[in-house]
Amino acid sequence: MVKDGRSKVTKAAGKPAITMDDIARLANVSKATVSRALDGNPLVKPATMERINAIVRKHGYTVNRNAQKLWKKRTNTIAVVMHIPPSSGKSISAAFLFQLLADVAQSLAIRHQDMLLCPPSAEEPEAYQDILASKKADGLIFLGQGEGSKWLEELARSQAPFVVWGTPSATRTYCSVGSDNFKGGYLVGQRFAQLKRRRILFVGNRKHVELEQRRAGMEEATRACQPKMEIGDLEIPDFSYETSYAVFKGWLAAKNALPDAIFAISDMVAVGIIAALKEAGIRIPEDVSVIGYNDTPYAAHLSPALTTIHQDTREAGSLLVEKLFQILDGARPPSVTLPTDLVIRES
Amino acid sequence: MVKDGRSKVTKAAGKPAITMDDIARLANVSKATVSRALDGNPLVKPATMERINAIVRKHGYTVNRNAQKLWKKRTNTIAVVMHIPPSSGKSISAAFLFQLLADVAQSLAIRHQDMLLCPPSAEEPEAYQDILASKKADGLIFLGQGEGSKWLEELARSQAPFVVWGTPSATRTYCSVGSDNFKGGYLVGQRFAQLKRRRILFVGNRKHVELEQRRAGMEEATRACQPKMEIGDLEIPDFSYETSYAVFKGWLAAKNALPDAIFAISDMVAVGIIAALKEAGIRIPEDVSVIGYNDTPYAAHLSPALTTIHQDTREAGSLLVEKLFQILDGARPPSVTLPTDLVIRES
DNA sequence: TTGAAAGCGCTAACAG
DNA sequence: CTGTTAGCGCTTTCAA
Repeated sequence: MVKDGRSKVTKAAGKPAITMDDIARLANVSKATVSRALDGNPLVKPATMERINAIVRKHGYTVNRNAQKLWKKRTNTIAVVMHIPPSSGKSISAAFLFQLLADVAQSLAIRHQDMLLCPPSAEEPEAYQDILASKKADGLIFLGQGEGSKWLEELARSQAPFVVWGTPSATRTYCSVGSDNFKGGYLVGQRFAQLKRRRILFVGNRKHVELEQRRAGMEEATRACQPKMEIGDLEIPDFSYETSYAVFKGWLAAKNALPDAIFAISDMVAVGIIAALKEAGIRIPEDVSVIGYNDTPYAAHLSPALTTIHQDTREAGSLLVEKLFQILDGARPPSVTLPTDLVIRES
Repeated sequence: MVKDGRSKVTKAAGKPAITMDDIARLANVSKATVSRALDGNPLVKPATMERINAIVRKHGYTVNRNAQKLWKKRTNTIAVVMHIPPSSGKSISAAFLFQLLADVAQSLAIRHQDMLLCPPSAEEPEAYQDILASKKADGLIFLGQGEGSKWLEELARSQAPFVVWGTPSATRTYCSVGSDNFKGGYLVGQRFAQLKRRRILFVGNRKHVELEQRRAGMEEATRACQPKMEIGDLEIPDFSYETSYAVFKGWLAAKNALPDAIFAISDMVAVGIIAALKEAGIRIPEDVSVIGYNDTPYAAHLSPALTTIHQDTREAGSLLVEKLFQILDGARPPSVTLPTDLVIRES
């Protein structure tokens, strides 16, 4: 049985918790003075301050943040909205997103901000407006939202302070920090041209804006370098190893024209494809080159070591946080696009 | 320049935010009635309730959680303490921990609990007591704390409601949920015995309790099955690919007795070792079998596919949350040890 | 340099 | 069924 934490919870019992009033009484001063002392307010006489601090330490007292937040109307908390895929039978690697989360966490910690990690709600702005309206957090950071765009625009119109991880575009009115998907794709196309490849297969899902951008970049590069290249598409419903492997294997069985270059939208997808390729006796990279995306920790250590596109999550995390605070300070910072790099390895 | 979010932030400006009083006025009832209505209190006349709800929806009103928490002394928030390794030059895979985090998040979401993700502080209980005392969260979940033990014991003594991911032991007074490291190691030892291996190398760090348990399990199994086996140890300072590779390579160069079985404390470590092994022309698994730990998403898709130990994070996450709520309800639930499984693949 | 007082927005007795 | 009232624990004018 699942119990709802909200049900029947009245004033929680617990020991009566020491308050600022108690400290004040013990120090023979008023609450106001204690408050000032804790704030490091220089108006407080050093001796008094010392006495108060001693008592505070002795009793392990800490201000009740809820009372503080209530009054200050500031929570010093940022909500990070991200879908953390729970265990499933499939091999999906959320390594990239987690890396981004880690780097965002790091930047928030530096600013002494608490981080509320929230799963995404339905694709409508209300849920997020509620997080702000209910004062759970001062601002929002969206990671990996597949870029619904429409509801984000609506959220932006409501003046909600937020930033999103995703490629900026001229039509977007909110601030986003993203890596250059077009360039990522371009580098891939260029590499394929260099390798004199002729028939490329793009494996992914063109409905995701970001992914379509990568494909566009690749197409552009091929057009520039090697106009004769053909580009085919293979759509996969999810980005797990299992699905990629199965779908690609099916495609291999059906189609005859084997590509000599494959651009997979994630490293795990690339690994699935490589497995199917190997199984069919096709050599990598002799017969077909494969390039992945994200530079997952394992990518370098697979065999063949995966050629892939790297994004700087460290910088991304730091910028996301920085921009959000600029917004909270009333500014309207521009979006940024971070560079992407091709990491050439064996595949 | 890093700005401290705490500095100089007085009452934040912002539009005056709609309060329950406003709703009450608009609905021509008292605040109390609005409060009851929002609570779904059946005492409220349906018509009144409907009217209130309409107004609430129209204005996108949500209760101020801080005011609510202040009064209820319950935050409906759980702090998850976990070290999220930020980007570094090294390939470390935090995949296992993230999976656990994901599954904990899932279980918390089901209970409508908010999740505060906190980096670990220094190894002392005060920081965590403060999280509770300041009413940022009702309870704590520790993930991957390397098991300092001493300060956790101290925290337990202070009656703090928390649970930890880690192997339970009779000497621990707090509640923990862990997987059976001893069994994990035992399965490895058994497997090596089955394969008629004679010289095992344990690569890891025996100072971590959990890792020592794995090693003990392995030793026990070998003693039972194959008393003549030798067990050697190789300590590595961190569990990155780079370090494992380098340290193992050095060891290989120095030592002469090549083991015929290696037990690595994580999949990434196993991968580093395998790379060094391959480089030295040693065949896997013919010359030496390698077994990893954690069953990372990529493990199945490496070549050779990694034989490893699997832990059920789904169940772990759910139990951690369940136990914590039992504790919050005043119970003293026993610790649990979850089974571990050997996933035999190619290595 | 300190204290008194007035709330921040909400909840829950207790009366009606 | 609904309103009145008294806070939850803290911050900050305003006065002293």
